[in-house]
Amino acid sequence: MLRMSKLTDYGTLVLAQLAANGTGLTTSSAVAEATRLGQPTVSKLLKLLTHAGLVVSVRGAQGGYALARSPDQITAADILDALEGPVAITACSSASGACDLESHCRVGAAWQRINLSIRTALESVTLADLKSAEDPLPAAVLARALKKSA
Amino acid sequence: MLRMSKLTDYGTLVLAQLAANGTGLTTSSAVAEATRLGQPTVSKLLKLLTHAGLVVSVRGAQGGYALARSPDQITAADILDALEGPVAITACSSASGACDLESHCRVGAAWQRINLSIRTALESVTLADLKSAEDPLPAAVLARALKKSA
DNA sequence: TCAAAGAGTACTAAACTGGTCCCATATCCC
DNA sequence: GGGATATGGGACCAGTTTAGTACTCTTTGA
Repeated sequence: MLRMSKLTDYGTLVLAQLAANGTGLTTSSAVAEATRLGQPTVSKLLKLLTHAGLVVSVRGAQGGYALARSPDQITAADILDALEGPVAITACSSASGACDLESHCRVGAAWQRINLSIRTALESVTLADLKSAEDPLPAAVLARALKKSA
Repeated sequence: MLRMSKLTDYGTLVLAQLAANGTGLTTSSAVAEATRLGQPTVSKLLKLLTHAGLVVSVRGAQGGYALARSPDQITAADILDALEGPVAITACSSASGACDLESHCRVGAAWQRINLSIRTALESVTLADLKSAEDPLPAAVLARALKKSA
């Protein structure tokens, strides 16, 4: 299905949630509440995203997470790279020699073209696009998130 | 990594092999020889491709497989569809309701856009492009394949 | 000094993938 | 008509990957 992993999908939701909270810090629990994802899962995702530099973290009490850049500077490609590694639809499109059939493989170059097209598509969509694609976070969800974090 | 399965990759090789043999019938064993893939695996792939209508089969002695259409009428999207089902990078981009977070998910529409871009890219590349992307099967490989089958 | 919150690591259960095997069916050749 | 050659269609198994959880450590603010 040429699908990305569920974690990546979740990661997008998490980032969208951080974007919705603007520049303020958000705890992982608050994100979990708002997104309906498991707290440990959200925590794991936020760690990965922090590692990738998409998110900044503040440790200690009153700590939390926030986007490292503005939403329009975070592309879908960034998210994919952070959570799944470099985009590569075939084994041989990522690194030469990774494919043990390489000497018999005559289709590599065209896949590279497709890969490039996909990457371009992914880079053309930013987190700002993602979150503006639908209505902003419903007030009810926001309120619940705030209540929890208070 | 947004990767497609290895089977799909192999399937492309198999189709390229059939294309190389023109309109004549090719047995699954011959394809396995030429592509260096396991015979059962090739057999399985050919069955799937036949089911999808990309390949036609002739049963019985002197039977075999051949492309159902000319290589320039078989797109990468066709191959993906045949071997992995409809392209859909996220669970919710394939079918509404498949995502149990749908009511909280605010990023669906943008993924659809990305999905469409990817599909367009896949449809723009045909099997003819794939196989012409590099040189035809090297003589050395062909010779080795023939030696094996002798 | 204590509590809140992130950092890091290890582990487990489930799902998927890749690969193989077996037997049924169809066709050609003798 | 019978044997050989091929595909058709399942079922099956092992390895890998993924998703999710748990636990402990470190940092920081009150």
